[in-house]
Amino acid sequence: MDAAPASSRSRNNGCGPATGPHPRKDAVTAAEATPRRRTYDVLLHDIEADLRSGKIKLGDRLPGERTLAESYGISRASVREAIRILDAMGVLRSSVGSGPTAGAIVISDPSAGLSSALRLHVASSRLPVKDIVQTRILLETWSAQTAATRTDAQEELEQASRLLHAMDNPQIGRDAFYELDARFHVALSSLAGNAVVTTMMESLSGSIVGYIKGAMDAMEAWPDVLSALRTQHHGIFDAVQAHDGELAARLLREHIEWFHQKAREATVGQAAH
Amino acid sequence: MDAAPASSRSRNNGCGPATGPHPRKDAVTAAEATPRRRTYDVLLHDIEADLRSGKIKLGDRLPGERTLAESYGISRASVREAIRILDAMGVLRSSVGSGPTAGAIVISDPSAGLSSALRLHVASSRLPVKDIVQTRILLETWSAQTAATRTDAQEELEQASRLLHAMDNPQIGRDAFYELDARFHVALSSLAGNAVVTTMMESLSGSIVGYIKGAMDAMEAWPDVLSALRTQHHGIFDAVQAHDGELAARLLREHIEWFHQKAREATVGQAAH
DNA sequence: AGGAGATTGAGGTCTGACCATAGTTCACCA
DNA sequence: TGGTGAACTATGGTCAGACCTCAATCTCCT
Repeated sequence: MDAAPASSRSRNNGCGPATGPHPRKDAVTAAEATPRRRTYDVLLHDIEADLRSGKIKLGDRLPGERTLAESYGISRASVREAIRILDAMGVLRSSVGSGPTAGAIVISDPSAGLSSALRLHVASSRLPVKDIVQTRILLETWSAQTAATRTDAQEELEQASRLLHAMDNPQIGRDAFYELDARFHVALSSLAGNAVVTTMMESLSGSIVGYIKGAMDAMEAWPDVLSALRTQHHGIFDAVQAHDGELAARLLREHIEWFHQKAREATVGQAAH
Repeated sequence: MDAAPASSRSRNNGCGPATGPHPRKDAVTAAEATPRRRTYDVLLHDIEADLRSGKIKLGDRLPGERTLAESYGISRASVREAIRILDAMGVLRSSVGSGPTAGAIVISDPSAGLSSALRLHVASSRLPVKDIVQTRILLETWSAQTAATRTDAQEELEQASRLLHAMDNPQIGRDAFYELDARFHVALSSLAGNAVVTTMMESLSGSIVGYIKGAMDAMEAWPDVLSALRTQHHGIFDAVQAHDGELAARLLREHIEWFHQKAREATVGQAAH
């Protein structure tokens, strides 16, 4: 940092000294021998603590990468790794340029990070699509039943209604329909007023978007499917609006199961071609 | 890479040429104007595709960072950012050293990544603890009911039983008890056989571990609480083992609600001190 | 044969540079 | 005076190359 001796590389920098002579054990959450703290961990930890304490909150800007690097005594590369992780988790977004909109800004978009994680684990066959669908049914039926008991979610209901009608557009393409469909389901689940459930719905939905679009493209009787989906959506919406939670949940379950049966058939059919 | 001209920095390297003259549009999944592809995106995308196609699977090793950098024509720093993200998502673990256990290895630990993400968003007040708890109740009661209908989960049941008895140890400390408690609940939810639900349970649990431990430490009547928790756990376990899903779900709900009520009181009490 | 030390391969970190982008400032001209 | 475009500046994005630490392996001496 400051006036270093003349010799070009003689100071024993590197990670060792930066974190002290390897601080084995963390004393807290230690459990079994902290395997190996990365340099950026301390920054990550600090940012999380600052979020928790409210010192930094949604919309705030982090100091610049160079500033952080200097104040933590670590390299900019390490700072970047921490920021990259927070970015991937949907905690912040970093943009180039200058002025108040540049830099790392706290955005808090949980479903972005969760979606990516789920999608990757679906890709690695760790999480079967079947289980994703089953979980979706669980969350959505619960949401519908909970939503039916509420009367103070008028705004969200109108949002769902708008999506419902947008899907009735006769000229709509498969992709556009799917986009609206996904948002409709998320809107429905948000009626229950549970942020975690809504986030998970978004994430589950996002994690299989590729699978669904592929299946839709492979469906041969698309017009029939489309029309059936529209009918089902209207039925579900009406049931929620009429505060009939049981009916809404049943229709929702049938709707999702029906569609995924079609998707499975289409995917298999495509594979057989 | 190869023999570069003598002049130290005259070649216009940097990101531009590496990815060509900015390849606007990806043609696939483009949707609306790809905002700005990071250099590592292509590697990330490739790895995901390889996971999906089965070209790389659990336990496999990725090529070395230097190798990847060269074969993708990007810098090692960019490769590292991609790997760092996958690491944070719980897709792989990278370790130093040499030999077959070193390097980036696919591990597929979904709950690690999801936990961190959830925890961060709880920290940023984007996801209220109340909603986490509510979601937990939803997932656990569903699991208990589903588990009660199964008869082929003997192994998981024994695992839960072992944890249950370990918690009966009279000398147990708060931290150790909590550790076992969290694993007991996860074990119970895994009885339902849905990997996504189990993963989410682990993640939800992990995301509030700090909160719970803090609350437990603040509880003044810990011995009483401990004994109540033990009784509740046994009741739940017995109900599941007796295939009484309704009872198990009800006890579970009461158990969780009761404990979080205590936790809330303890936290408030602590704040008032 | 067996163990201590050298070697090797791989990730971890640092430094310092240049590039691209987007506000901000300000000189210059109509 | 007022507008406008060019310079300036701040900030992230990327690269190249170096050195460190660690873990497995190989080598060679006892």
